[in-house]
Formats: sequence, C-alpha cells, structure tokens
Amino acid sequence: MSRASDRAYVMIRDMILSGDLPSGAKIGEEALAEQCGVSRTPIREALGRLEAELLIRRSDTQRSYVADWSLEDVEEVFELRGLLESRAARRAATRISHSQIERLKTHHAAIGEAINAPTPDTQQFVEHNHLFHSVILEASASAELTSMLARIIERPIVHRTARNYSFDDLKRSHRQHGELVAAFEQRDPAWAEAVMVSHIRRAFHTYANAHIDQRIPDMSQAAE
Amino acid sequence: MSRASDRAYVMIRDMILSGDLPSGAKIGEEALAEQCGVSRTPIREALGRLEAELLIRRSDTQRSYVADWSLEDVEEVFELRGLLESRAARRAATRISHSQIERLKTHHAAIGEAINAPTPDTQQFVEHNHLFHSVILEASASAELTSMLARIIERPIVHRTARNYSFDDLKRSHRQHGELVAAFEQRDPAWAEAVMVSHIRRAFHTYANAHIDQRIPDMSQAAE
DNA sequence: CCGAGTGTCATTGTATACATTAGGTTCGCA
DNA sequence: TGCGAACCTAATGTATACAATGACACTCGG
Repeated sequence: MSRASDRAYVMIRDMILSGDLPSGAKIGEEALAEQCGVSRTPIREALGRLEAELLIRRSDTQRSYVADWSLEDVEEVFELRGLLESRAARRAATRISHSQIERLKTHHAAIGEAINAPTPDTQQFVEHNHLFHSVILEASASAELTSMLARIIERPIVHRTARNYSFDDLKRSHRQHGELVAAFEQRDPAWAEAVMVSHIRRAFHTYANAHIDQRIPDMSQAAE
Repeated sequence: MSRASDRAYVMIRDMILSGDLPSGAKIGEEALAEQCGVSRTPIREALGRLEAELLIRRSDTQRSYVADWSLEDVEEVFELRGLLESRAARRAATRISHSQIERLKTHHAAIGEAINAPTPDTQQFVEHNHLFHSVILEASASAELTSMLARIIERPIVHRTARNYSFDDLKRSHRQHGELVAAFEQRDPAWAEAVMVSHIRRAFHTYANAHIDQRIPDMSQAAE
C-alpha cells in the first residue's frame, strides 16, 4: 500500500470519528494536506475513499463536508449491515474450515476474558470483536460482501454516544458469538444467519439506547 | 463533476465492458493516459473508482489488471443485487410518491413499445429499464442502498454473452415490471419485495442460460 | 435601500516532474 | 549449467506548479 495516502486516510477518518472534525464541517484539501504533512495528491485520494464510504459528502461544486448522520441514517446502516453480514454468516456456515472455527473460538475466549476482567478491557474487546467478525467474512469467501461491508462497518461509530455500552450488553454480545460458533460447528446456514440478524439488530438497539445507558465509557466501536 | 476524470472513467469502463480490455489484461496508467488524451492524474482517479467497483483488481504491488469474473462471481453479484434491490423495493413501497409512480408507468410503457416494435428497439429497452429501476431506488430514499447498488449494477454485463436475450425474456421482464407497479400502487412492501426478488433471480438464470439462447444480439445490459 | 453585475480571492482540477519501488535481465561465480 | 546478486528498466507514488471554476464581496445603478 502507498504510504502517504494511507496515512492521510487513517488520519482524516480518525479526525471524523473522534469528532475533531464535526458533522457538516467544511474540508479544505490544502488545510488537510498541511495537517497531515503530505501534499494534496494523497489527500485527494484519501478523500475519494472517504466519500465512497459516505463519511464525506461533496457539494454540487465538489466541495467536501463531513457527512452528518441522523438516527434514521444510522438505523439504515445497521439494517444493511444485518442484511449483508447475515448473508455472510449463511455462506460461511457451509464453507468455514476447521481452523477458522478454531480462530473464532480463540477470539471468543479473548472477548470473554476482556469482559470478565476486574475492569473490562474495552480495547481487547473491540479488537477481538472485530477479528471475530473478520473470520466469518473471510469464511464467506465473497469478495463482494467483503468489499461492501468494509465500506459500512466503521460508520455506525460516528456518533460518539455509541461508545457507551453496558456490562449486560457486552455479555449478551458474547453469548451470541457463542451461539454463532455453535451454528458454524453444526454447519447450519439458517441458524447462523438467524443468529447474526439478531446479533446486529440488538447492536442497533443498544446503540439507539446509548443515550440512556452510559456505563462503560471509551468503547470505541459498536459491540456486535 | 470534473471533466477529464469522468471522461477517463467512462472510457476505461467501456473498454472493459466492451471487451477491448480483456479479462486479466494489465493496465498501465501511462498507456491509458495517452489513449484517453489526459494526464495520469485523472486516470488514477478513474482507476480508483473502477477498483472500488471491483471492475479492476490490483496486485499486491498496486499494479492494475482487469478483473476476471467466473460464473460463481456473477451469481454472487446477482444474489447481492437481489438482496439490495428487493430491500429498496420494500422501502420504496411505503414512500413512493404519486408522481414517481407515474414515471414508472411512463418507462414501463416505453419498454412495452420497445419490445413490441417490428424490430425490438434494444437501445430504448435498456435505457428505460435502467430508468425504471432508478425511480425505485430514488423512491427508497436510502443513500446507502443507492451508493451500493451503483457500485454493482453495471457489472453483470461484463460477460459479453449476457447481451443475448430472447423475446420471451424481454416480455417476462416487462410483465414483472407491471407487477411491480401494481405492488407500488397498493403500497404493499412485501409484494414489491417478493416481485423484485423473483425479477432479479430470473435475470440471473436468463444470464446463465445465455450461451444457449442467443436470439437478440447487441443487448448491452442485463434485462431485469 | 436593494439588487444586479463585476472583479477578486479561494478552492478544486489537471499536468508534469521527480522519487521510489517492484520486476526483469544479465553477468558472474560456483 | 544453474543459481544468485546487482543493475537497469518500467511503473507507480508524491509533490508542485498552473489552469479553471465557483464563491463572495463590493460597487454602482435604480
């Protein structure tokens, strides 16, 4: 991968997700170039990617703004994600290898540890949660699904309120992962699909209720 | 929109879809720049878009090749398209405006004319077919769905064999469009969704059987 | 005082030159 | 003759300069 444009992409994305660049903020290429320490060329490439991921919106005259997401927009993303990721789970059920199931179990166990630590290790939770879902996507062996989900998977976290999840939410997420593993071991597509639908659906409601339940701060990703 | 990069995008895409650039062909930026009469900068932007649409594949060292699609890959695309476009139909059913329904009827009628002309007007069929589906997507009022479908909608036509559709196929497609209109007029989400699933599914089988039925050549897009 | 028009400024689009890196070829040595 | 290393070539990544275009403000006329 290219060095400068990737750094710029990550930096800009983080600025948006962290809130440094608030919704609706105008984005100037030159200003970003200076901030990122690169020229406008890699900045433009990064903006193109972010626009494709709908994190950035462009006016009719090609000026860039940080996209603003309503709750309805976020629900739509979760809906799509449920649609695509449950399809991935269904495909994965009949294709997943033994070693991939082992990897699922490894991440599942790591998530369990993260939750049950004296103080929940949110960093570890987020990381292994991501890896868990990555294995399923990999097992689905679908370039299309992979490409599409890569585009939307980071976005529900735009709203900073999504960072707050209760202990119960984490446990429920963990339990559903366990059920997914069971479905995969049985190679049952319908079961895996149904669990994934439920899993993502719950994640949405957890997100939607986040302004009420705020217990574990600094969770930097949706808990699926 | 930018002038040069858009022209380059369309030109390169057409080269791929028409077969001028065969599957697996290596793509050099400079060569394309010369062919398109622009510099490498807009070419690179165009290649980025085409890569996001999976029409172009990049090696580990960032060299570009025309993607090659197996029948399984194409089926996967149709499956995803069915998934997304049926969801769009469902959403559209409860949101579509009267004027949008009128537009659907206009395109529907135009398709009917195209089919029943002494010699079927494939150009008109393709154009109004595309517009018909565009109205539904617009009525779904989902930026996500629109963005995703825009990425995959052109691709089933990569295989040139898909250009051949029988008269019966065209009529069936037309009839299903009629049923979609009826579902929208009843504002029945489940009905609209089901018809769309069937519609896309049939399109896939028409495509898959294209090497057997080859009656109307030069159809430049899948008949959905 | 309001509106239209024009001029200036800011921002984006494109071209080109240069840097960097991968890949292939050739030469040398075992 | 086969393997490997170094060099050379070609293609991509980045920076920068320039062109074009839209935004904004200010002025002039009504």
